[in-house]
Amino acid sequence: MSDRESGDEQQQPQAQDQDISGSGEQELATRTLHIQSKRFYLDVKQNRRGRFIKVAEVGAGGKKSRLLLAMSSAAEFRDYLTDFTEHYASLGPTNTESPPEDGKLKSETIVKDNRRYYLDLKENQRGRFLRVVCYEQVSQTIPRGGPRSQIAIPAQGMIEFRDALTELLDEFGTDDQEPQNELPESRSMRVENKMFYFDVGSNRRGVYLRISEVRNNFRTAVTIPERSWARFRDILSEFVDKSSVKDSE
DNA sequence: TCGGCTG
Repeated sequence: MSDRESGDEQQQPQAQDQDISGSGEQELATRTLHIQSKRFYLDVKQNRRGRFIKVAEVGAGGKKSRLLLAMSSAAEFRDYLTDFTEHYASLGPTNTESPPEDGKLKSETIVKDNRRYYLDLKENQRGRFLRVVCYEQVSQTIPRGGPRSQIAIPAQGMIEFRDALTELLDEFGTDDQEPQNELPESRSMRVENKMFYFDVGSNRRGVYLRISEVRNNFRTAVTIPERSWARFRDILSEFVDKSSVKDSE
């Protein structure tokens, strides 16, 4: 989705005020790490749902994976990285004789809203690494099985990773910065034998207005992105101006 | 050098 290949070297000076993607998402800062054969991009981003850090991992073969962390979760993660680093330093050479069952050397969990993060310091033939898995709980009724995303940080790079995270957290804070402006209350009105409902909602793509028409148990709806509301109003008032019908409800 | 078996 985002092509990074060309944008690496040129620093955008005022990325704060830009909304390049048009999705209401701003990129506040970015860090690039080279750890063994991998690259990690740590981006501080902000959208209507708050501020967060996107971690993108690019493997040697171009394989990509990503992980989203709210600022508060990123801070927890950073603190755990210190623990994992200390534990890793206390470990002897890679244990080939009596490998730990499951290969897990140390585990921690972070829970935030509908996301669960499992941090495992693991070990395999390739060496030691920190695996970070995020499960997103999509539905209240389905306990597991939501989307899963994961990254794997070579153990040697945990300190570098923690330091980059610390820089970003120092600069942008550990608050999730939920947008303070509340969504408008729902409204409804009856016109002749129809009911119209106006519901404002938001999802990852932004804020929208859903207008539902209900009549005889049939419901139809349109969903209008917030950024087009003014244009809808303008068109509607054009029609109102040209109409001779007066309807003050 | 490259890669990570899953709640």
